[in-house]
Amino acid sequence: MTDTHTEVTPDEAIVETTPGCEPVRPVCGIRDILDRIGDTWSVLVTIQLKLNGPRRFGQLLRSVDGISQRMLTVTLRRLQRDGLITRTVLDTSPPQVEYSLTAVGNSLTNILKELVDWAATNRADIDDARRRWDQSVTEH
Amino acid sequence: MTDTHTEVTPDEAIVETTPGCEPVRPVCGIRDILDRIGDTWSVLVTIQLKLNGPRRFGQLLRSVDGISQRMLTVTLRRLQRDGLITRTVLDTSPPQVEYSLTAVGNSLTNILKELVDWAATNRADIDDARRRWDQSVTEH
DNA sequence: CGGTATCCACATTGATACTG
DNA sequence: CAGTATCAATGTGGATACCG
Repeated sequence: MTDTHTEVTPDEAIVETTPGCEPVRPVCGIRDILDRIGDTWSVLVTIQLKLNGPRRFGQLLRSVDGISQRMLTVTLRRLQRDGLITRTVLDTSPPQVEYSLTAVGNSLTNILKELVDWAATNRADIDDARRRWDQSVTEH
Repeated sequence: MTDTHTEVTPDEAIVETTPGCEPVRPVCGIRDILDRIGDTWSVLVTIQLKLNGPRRFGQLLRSVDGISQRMLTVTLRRLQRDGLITRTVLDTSPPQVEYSLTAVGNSLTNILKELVDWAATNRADIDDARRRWDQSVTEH
């Protein structure tokens, strides 16, 4: 046994035991949650809601720089589907729609905050590393 | 001022002030770091390296379930480019290649661990929410 | 105001085959 | 063993136009 390594599916390695998680199934399900973090706009929209509290569609459209109307809709639907935000139609005229974080959604924002802070802290190092890499590649 | 909201670019909202960050530039640069978290394999490969220490190409290929040879190569190059991992050619025959986390890479894994734990903790809730959503949609 | 619908360009990924 | 090259499929996001 010279070559010891955890020969398991990723998720079993990550969380000690995952009940009902078939080892056969590739990636085993954590990815589809990580995907929500990974897509272009979810994190930015979520953090807007954390920082500013409940927000209307148009407000989000203005405050999330660069997002299109379509992608805001798509992003909000995905977050809503996952139960991370709620959608409330206000009884105004014309009707307005307000989005808020759920408890689950809010619990995620704490980690996202760390992640964003990490990115801010290390962005100089990372940019340097990328420059060095790209340099050594173009020379090659 | 009845409609108060932070009318700023996302990154300015996230980290109080981002020196040298043009508000004009969409998303302003944190996204390209978040992208590394968001792609399909980076997190899983990184966590393998955290859990098992330095690892060879073939070992990673076996322990990251479902990854192809090509995508492992691509993922490792990206992580290397960002300075999150190092690549060491061992003086063996045939030559072997070992990948390890850098200090920066390791600092990221702590947050990733939280994220993965969060996903594991909330996966039931999220799956339920998704089922309810999909149900109410198909009924529509 | 808060969306949908359609179309399209581009990036990401996977399968397969080949290599030093 | 540790890759690279090529190609095809799929997904993601943006532009635009229209709607209740």
